[in-house]
Amino acid sequence: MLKNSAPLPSVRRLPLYLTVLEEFSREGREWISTTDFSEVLFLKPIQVRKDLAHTGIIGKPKKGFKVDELISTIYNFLGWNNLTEAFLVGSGALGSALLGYEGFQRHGLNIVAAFDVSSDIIGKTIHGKEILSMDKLPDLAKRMQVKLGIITVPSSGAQQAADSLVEAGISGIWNFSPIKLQVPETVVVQREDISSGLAVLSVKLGRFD
Amino acid sequence: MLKNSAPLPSVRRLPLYLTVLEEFSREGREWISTTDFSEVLFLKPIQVRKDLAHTGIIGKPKKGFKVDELISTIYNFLGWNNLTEAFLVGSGALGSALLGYEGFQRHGLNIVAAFDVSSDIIGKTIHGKEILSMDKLPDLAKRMQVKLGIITVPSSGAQQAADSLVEAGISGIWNFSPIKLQVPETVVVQREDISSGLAVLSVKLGRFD
DNA sequence: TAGATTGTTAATCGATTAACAATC
DNA sequence: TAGATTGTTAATCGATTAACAATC
Repeated sequence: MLKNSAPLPSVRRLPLYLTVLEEFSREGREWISTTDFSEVLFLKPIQVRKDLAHTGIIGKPKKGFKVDELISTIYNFLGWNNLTEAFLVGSGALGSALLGYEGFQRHGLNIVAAFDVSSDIIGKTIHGKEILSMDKLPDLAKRMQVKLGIITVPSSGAQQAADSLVEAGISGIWNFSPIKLQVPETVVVQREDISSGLAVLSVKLGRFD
Repeated sequence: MLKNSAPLPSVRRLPLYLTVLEEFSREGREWISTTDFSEVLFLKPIQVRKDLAHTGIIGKPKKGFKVDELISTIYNFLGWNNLTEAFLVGSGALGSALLGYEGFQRHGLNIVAAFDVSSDIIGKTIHGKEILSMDKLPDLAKRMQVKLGIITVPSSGAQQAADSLVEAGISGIWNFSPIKLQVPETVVVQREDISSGLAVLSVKLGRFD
């Protein structure tokens, strides 16, 4: 069952606050106020205040929030303080890019193995990780207790990739293919759709005269 | 000035409808109804109807919409029927992935040149495109009348990349770095934030008991 | 014809914004 | 103290959903 928590638009803004907080932290500043955030991010202070309130942090009137405390509260809220191990399925251009992104470690994500169906790629090493055959997925998932799958295969193979992951007992899927996956309702799916973003950009560009 | 158009959440769903439409088209089906969409995408028919209405398409009671007509109406609405030329700044892992993504052509996007600051990469060819030095950007942008820039550099270099693009007369930026760019208000920026998606996924996963 | 589906107007829901007392 | 900023309650806004007459 789904508990209710912060509104998802608020959740989406939290990583943005983290980038500002880390900047403040590097500069050695102890306090940050919602007006500080709003100036950098062009948001209204009240929105920042509401968003932060969802994490449970308590501020101090006149001062704001303790930078380090707020950082750890947000990390905690997102569960990014302990690593989640993930499998990546589809080691083409996008998959390779994700394999090479070091930022995931800081965001609680550790890609422990990568898979592909193409014999051209299987056995090769990308960003220090060997690409394995899909046959190895079920056993390895159960053995390593991996709970998260990342799908970066072309649309035509996405459903099949999802089926394999579900079959292997995964409980969440990060789906980078532009299709809607059919999965049991116990499995959480987050679709990351670059074409949605491009659509918004296109409309915004077309809207100017 | 910004005209008002469809709500952005609706715009974000349009590419999803396109994937269903292209499937129907391949199968040679002439008509599609909002109930057809809703079954595949797990959306309510009324929402699909509202979304499609924003594109100006007119349906037929009892039948639905003509598949081919709807496809071209959506393409037209998004401006994806004619190509926009773009520059890509930052040719690391993510930049390379975008350079190699053939799907952009169908979405009206043509990456005509790629740039980087690192002398290790400049001169190399990635997915058939030579990586150029940033010095070449302003002249080339003006000469080619390029209006769109894609930023795939690490956060630390993102603002500088944006400044170069703005200086070169670009009118839109697709920003893949996790920071808020400071640009004149005549420039449209669309931020594509993978960590927002990861935050949502993390919260959804954490919300189950 | 009967009934599935459209387009449109109204109701609901949820997120954003405003207002303001409490506080350091 | 005075005033900036918090936390909370209420008002507004915009998107989603419902209702229903029109239509093929």
